[in-house]
Amino acid sequence: MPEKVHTHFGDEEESAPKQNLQAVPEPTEPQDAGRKKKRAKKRKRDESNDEPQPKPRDQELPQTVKTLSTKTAQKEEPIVDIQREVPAESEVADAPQPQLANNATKSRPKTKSKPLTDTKTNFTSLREKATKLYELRKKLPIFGHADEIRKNLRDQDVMLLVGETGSGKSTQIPQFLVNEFWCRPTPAKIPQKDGSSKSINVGGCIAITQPRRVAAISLARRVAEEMGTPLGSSSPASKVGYSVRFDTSTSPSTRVKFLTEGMLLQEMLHDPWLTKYSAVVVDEVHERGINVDLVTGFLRNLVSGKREGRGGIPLKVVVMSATADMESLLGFFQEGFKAQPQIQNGETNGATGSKDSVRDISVCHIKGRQFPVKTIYSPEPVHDFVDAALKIIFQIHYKEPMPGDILVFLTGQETVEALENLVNEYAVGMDPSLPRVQVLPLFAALPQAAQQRVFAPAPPRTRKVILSTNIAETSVTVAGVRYVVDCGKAKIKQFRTRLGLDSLLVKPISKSAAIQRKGRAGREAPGQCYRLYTEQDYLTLDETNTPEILRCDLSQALLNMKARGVDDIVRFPFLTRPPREALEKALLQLLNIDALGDDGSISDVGLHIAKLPLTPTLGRVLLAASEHGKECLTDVIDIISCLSVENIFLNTSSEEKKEAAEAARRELYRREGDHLTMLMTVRAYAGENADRKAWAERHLVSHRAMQSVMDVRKQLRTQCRQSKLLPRDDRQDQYHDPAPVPILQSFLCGFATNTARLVPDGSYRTVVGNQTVAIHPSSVLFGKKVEAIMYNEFVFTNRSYARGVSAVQMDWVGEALAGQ
DNA sequence: GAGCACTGC
Repeated sequence: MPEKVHTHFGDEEESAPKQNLQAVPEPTEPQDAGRKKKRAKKRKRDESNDEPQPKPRDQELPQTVKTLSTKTAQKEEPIVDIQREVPAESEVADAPQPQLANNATKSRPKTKSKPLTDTKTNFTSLREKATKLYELRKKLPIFGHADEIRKNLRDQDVMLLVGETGSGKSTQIPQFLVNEFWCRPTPAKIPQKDGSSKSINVGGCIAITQPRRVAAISLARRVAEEMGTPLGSSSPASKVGYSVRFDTSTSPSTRVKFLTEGMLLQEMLHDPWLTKYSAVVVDEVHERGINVDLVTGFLRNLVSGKREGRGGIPLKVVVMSATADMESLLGFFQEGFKAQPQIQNGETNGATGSKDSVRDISVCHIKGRQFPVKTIYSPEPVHDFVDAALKIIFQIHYKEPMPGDILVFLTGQETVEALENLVNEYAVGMDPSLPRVQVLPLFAALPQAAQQRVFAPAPPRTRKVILSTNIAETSVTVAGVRYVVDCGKAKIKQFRTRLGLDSLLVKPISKSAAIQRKGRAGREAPGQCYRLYTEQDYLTLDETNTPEILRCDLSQALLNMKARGVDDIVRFPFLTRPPREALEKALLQLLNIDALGDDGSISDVGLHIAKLPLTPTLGRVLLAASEHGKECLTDVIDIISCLSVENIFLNTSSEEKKEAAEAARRELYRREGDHLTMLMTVRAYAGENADRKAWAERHLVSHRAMQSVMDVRKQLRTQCRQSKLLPRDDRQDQYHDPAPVPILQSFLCGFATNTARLVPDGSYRTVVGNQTVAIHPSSVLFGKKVEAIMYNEFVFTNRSYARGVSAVQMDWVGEALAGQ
């Protein structure tokens, strides 16, 4: 065996499995060399970031190994696997859950969740099921805290809750609270603008927000079962429902409602005081998506103000997180209370308790249920984490007993596929007396069927090796994993305000992400986590992930705030305040598209755009298209639907397939560029009535993405009909020839600053800023030279790329820029 | 010559 496989990360007390490792065959030289060169070239990009790279290590590492004391992983939670099933926190090994498996449905509206029983809801069997589940609920770590939690919220309006993995918080908290006296609908008089007052019922329902759709739906399903009630719209008596985009399932009697953060924000646009709710539970705050920052900001204003829009009736707020970083949240809400004058007696209609304690905030820690996971660091910095992972994978496989699958965290599709090939090559010559390995790639762009393979049990005497991107960190849980290999890096998207450019770069992960990854090894049994970096490196990692609000374009968030009546953005209570420059840039962008008036207040155009489920620029394009008539608008809706969805065009590694698909796709290509090509694709897909899936496969188009496109298209058309931009009569599409000029000019209304012109040296330079930009290879205009281009996205990966590109005329660009 | 992960009346 060549020296390079000697790397050993094992425990001191265990002898190095050298002999075994030496049995691992090295692939033949030429192949290996060629492949390595290619890979090295490819990976160079990943590593050529602003981050300092660890020095190349020597060929052989010392066999000393540092082993961190076995700490349990602290983080994480809802954890729903791709099969869209049960949240892991409620899973109990011996739980009988026959129905859950059968009821696994996708979150698409077409496959709406079936009633839990036959057409006639069988309440007796629901109750019996719930009674059984109650025995399991009693064993959850949070169950003993029920009284404490109830008492906290009787006395106080805000509670912060740290719940480790498997504590049961997401499913149990709503059930603890739903029968509290303050959770009943309460009559209240709401003062109106004209001085009169209106009597309504305030409260009665609990909202629980989730960052992801699948989590919202599967938690709702689980809680409905535990409460012995039908789910959502399946029965008017249903007490538990959910609401996510394209799929809302509630009933008139819904008391517990799981929804995505985005959905709650949308509800707040129509009902800023959340009058339907007695409590809002914000779950998974540690993930810190931008929506959760907006939600907490709005909620802080709501709980610390005078609640005039709720007739003085308090709103209870529970903020739940898996990390212990509760101090900043505590400070955040306390600051809100401090800034407000003390509430006088009598103004708090429902709440009892002393005046002073009403404003206190309780903090509650719940232990999780996790097995210990041993951390094993690399003794020296790792230069090539793909090679290092390869060695560790086989070291584990040779040394550790079955069962116990291996989950490897990598940065992206490229590294996943590179390692997949390597492991397969090495596995070919493995000692036949050893268990086999089954390599399973996992990344978001992988077709659904291939993703599902990860969840299938391995064949007998086979160890699964799952090579995954970040998708397995939060969104997907794979059962059976006892070994985690963590490369310590992830691709992170960062919006650079000054350049108006999104960068997708490989960066070191945070400590909390490292803990999260490690925790994946301890869900079913004690596990091990091999970190492909030194303990020293670990200690220098940031504590937490950079909140999205510091990494993204803020225009949509600001428009939402303006639409909610937040006039002074600077005084908005941000959990993390974005830099002034980023706020100004977003305001400027909103001004440019006429969403704001010169005084910074929201315009009619802005109000309209804010209600669309689109970025402000795409919303502006839609409005612009409506001025060119109905045909232009429907065409632009088709294109916008594609742009607001993941990439609809697939790629394949197989050359023959590629050529066949290229040929099939050719009929869709339009020389005007990607926008018109998308239009032709949507038309062809929508016009395919026989077998859309087969059509998609033939054209190497993502069926999954196209289903989302059709969902968005339907939603946008409905909204346009409601706002009278489209006529009500819903005639079947009479396809006209598309008119590229008005379509592209509509796009320029939103994207005038996303334009570049051809310069004499044959490259493109941005019209604003004069930066070099290349047409992305995925574009139909790749390699083409046109007078000027307009693009949907400006992304930096290994260089600056324009994506979603169409040819435009310079004088159109001039007009569009002048119009701003 | 290239595709981290989420999400929206």
